[in-house]
Amino acid sequence: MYRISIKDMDLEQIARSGQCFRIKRTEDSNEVWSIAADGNYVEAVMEEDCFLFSCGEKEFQEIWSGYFDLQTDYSRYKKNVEPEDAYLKEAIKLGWGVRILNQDLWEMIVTFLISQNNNITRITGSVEAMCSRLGVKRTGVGLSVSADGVWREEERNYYTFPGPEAIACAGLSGLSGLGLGYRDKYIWSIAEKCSGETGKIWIGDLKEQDYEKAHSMLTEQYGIGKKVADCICLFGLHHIGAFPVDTHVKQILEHHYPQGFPLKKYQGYAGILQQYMFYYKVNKLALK
DNA sequence: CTACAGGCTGGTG
DNA sequence: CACCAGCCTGTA
Repeated sequence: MYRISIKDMDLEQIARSGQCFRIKRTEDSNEVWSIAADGNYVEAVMEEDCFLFSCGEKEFQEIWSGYFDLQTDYSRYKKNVEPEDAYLKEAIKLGWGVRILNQDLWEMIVTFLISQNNNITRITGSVEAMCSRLGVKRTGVGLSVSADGVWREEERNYYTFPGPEAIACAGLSGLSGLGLGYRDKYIWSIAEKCSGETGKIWIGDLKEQDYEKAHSMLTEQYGIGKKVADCICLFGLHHIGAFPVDTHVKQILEHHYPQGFPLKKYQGYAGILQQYMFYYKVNKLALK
């Protein structure tokens, strides 16, 4: 186990921010969060701004520190918000603990293909179903509390996110029943594209490109349009200048920024502000 | 019953 | 070019 103090981070807010569909509360304790990412698994509990992780310090530094984007100081972005921008200030006040995770690129491509014309509940269900059907079952370490109130490590089973080959081999028939709907053919198509040595090269190449080039490489793919490409750039490639405009953000821009959102002022990191706005719009009614 | 959910494709004017 | 019907499917 490893205990660490982290500023500007709240797991519930991140889980509700729509960027990640594999962070959820565990079944046995609503204090414990389970986090599956890129073949790894960890559990965590929050105690104020202190976090207890089920992994050791070494694994935390090697895997999870980067995953949670801990090298980035989010207070710097918050401070740069225009003082007269009431909407963004409110959004940050509610979603102060939202960060942009560094998630696996392949996982983000598939996840955001699923996300189109869809809702968070169904996306989560599809991702879970896909992992348990096509992923690899592994045993990780979780957290449980003993009778004397002390946290202990405990074995936990989880499923990895299926790689391109697993999905390509499954075929369209192997994807049915996952609630993907018409998106199944998009996912199968990109799985074929990313399989094997040439697929690995394409993915590797994508990671090397800047935002503009990566975006165009993505929109060339069947089923990936402008919005999904922006989400993949932001969440899978950490191009934080990407600014995905979905139906929610579109409404925010219409209602609160009739003169246009000041993208120029926030050039290079507008995606982070988009995340605060999205979180606020989707969660303000439920949480207030 | 309809409307809608973090859109995209393919066809039409 | 811009526009938009249709699409899988569960939930309100």
